[in-house]
Amino acid sequence: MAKVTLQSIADRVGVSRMTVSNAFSRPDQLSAELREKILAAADELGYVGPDPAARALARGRTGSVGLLINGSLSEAFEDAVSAAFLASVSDELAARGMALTLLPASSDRQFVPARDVAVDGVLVYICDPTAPDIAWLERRRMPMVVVDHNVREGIASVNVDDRGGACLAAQHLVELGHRRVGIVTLETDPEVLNYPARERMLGWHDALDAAGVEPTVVTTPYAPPGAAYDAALALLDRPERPTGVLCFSDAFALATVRAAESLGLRVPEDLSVVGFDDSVLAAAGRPPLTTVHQEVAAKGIAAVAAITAVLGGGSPAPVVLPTTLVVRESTAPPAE
Amino acid sequence: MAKVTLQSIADRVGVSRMTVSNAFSRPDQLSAELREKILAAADELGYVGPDPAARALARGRTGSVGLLINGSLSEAFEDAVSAAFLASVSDELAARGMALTLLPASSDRQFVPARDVAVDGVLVYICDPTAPDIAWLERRRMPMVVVDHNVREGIASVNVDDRGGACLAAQHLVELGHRRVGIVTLETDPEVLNYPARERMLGWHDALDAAGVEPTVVTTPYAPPGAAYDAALALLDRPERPTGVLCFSDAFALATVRAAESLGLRVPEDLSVVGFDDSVLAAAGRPPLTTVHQEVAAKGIAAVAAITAVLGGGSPAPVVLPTTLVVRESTAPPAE
DNA sequence: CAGGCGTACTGTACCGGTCAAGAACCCCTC
DNA sequence: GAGGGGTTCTTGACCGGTACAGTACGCCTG
Repeated sequence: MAKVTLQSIADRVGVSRMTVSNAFSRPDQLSAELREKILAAADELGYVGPDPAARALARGRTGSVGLLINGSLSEAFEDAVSAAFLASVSDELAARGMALTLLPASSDRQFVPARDVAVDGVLVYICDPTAPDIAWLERRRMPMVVVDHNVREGIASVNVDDRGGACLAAQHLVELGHRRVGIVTLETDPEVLNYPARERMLGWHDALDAAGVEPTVVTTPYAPPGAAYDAALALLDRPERPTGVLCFSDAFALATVRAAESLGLRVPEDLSVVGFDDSVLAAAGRPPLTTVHQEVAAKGIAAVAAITAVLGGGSPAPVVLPTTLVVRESTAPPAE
Repeated sequence: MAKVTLQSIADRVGVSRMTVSNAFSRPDQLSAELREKILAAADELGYVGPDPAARALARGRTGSVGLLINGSLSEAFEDAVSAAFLASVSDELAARGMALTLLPASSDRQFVPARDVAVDGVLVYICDPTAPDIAWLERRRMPMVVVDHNVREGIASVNVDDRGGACLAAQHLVELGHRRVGIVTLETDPEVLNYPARERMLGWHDALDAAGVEPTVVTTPYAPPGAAYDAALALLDRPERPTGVLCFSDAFALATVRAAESLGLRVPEDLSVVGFDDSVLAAAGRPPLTTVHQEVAAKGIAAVAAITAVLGGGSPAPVVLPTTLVVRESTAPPAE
């Protein structure tokens, strides 16, 4: 059975190919009865609908948006916050009639998703800003929106008020009376800058500096799963240990809680711990974490709105979503 | 600046368009020096590489694989197990030079991802087998592989030994001496059949029937987050409560543990709870869960291998991955 | 030195649609 | 009854590549 195309239907019905195309794509361009007839013939021939690839070429758009993430996707999916973001993005895109294509950062030279995959626009999510993939996107003049990422002139962006939120978290510890404060965060390698990590660090310092508190900082690269635990252990397993710890994420915070427990410290009696993100982990953890809430779903929706605007030729203003402090049971005044 | 195509480069260098195409796609078809010259000219003109959409049409394949999931994507991403599966799939695809496109089940009639998005093949993941989207895929004669899904003649499949694993779990409770056993699982609506739910139910019964134990079953539709908790509460908050509970997933098991705690029951002293999946939740939970381990990453890799085989014209044999029981601290002999 | 063969490049025909402009026709209006 | 304006359908070009069957030519072989 030969492939069914617009032409075969046109021949069958005795109209032009264009009319058949219109029957599918622009119903208002032909009479209702002819359209019925065409659709019936199409159905009979087993036609499925206009071929997406051909349509993409002819129309100049594919109907799907890419999402560029660096590192293996596993990390992104296994992190509750980015998973929630992806979910929000994909739901919102679906609602607007677009699909989501995941573009892993290129590993070899052969296949570079950012260069070789057909998409209409791209969301750049917490990517190493120096990644070659971003350069490819720019060469393609690909419409893009950066999310949780350095803001650059002329590129639409969606961010969260990381700095403000971190400041609230640090202020909270200060107000509880903590003076010896530790920080467990991501490495802020100036080369491979993680934007949220930098912003949060700035925010913590905003509040701590104002209070004259000099924090002890331990960092870890994100990759190894137990890394945050080890870092926290190193921070806590010393004589002059902090009484309060600010963490990069809820996952980091829970690792810190576990590290504290392994040293026989109780949270929050002996140690206060503050997370970030207010992911599902935070409320479900033991103890429930005091953390900085961000609207991940809203971030996804905003990102889709922004890329839609860019695709429509606009240049939407940068979006910065608010953060709020959620006080639960992992913080208390220091013991002494 | 006009768009740069193969033709403009061909004109510039003074060769045919086909030769330029070969320079990019089949380097062995022309001399090295001419290729160099062409690539240099392309670079100079700001050419990015063959247009993915055009290439997809001409070659008849797009280089990306779709993944069909029902319900909003949010559920999939927020569930640790499916998130890990997605991660594994996308990593493995990337390694083979393909991208992953997410195809949400269609909500309206206008836009049906399974019909309208260009992909080479599709992984069907825990979908309602009656979903219209699957029918669309079949009409398109789309190469497909079903995962965690009813096996059908002639369609490649990747599954986990849900039944065997569930049997092990039930056997474990029986061997510990439990005779009053509860089950907290998904609704097994015969219409919208969740394949793993049905298989696991069969597996539990395999062991319980053999031991002459008649379980008390409570079910919940997946959607509402607290549903499993409520169901577990209903199961436990009665005089003749079970001493052991078999759960559909680790998430269900943790909900059951929380429900038990809210009734003042200790796990495992007063109640044994067995999960399923051995997701990150299981080991991290309090108490660490006895559960049935499945190799989610292997499942993703197997799924990609299968779809690759199907795309290559083969019809790979059904894959069934093993499950094993992992005994942790949420199970013990019954109190009496 | 004719015949055969491998290499390097070209020509033409698609792939399966959509766009934009035009033609045929009908209804109305002045 | 000529002219204006709407529908409805058709025509031809084009989207930007790739497949495949040549053609031209140098070199080896007998």
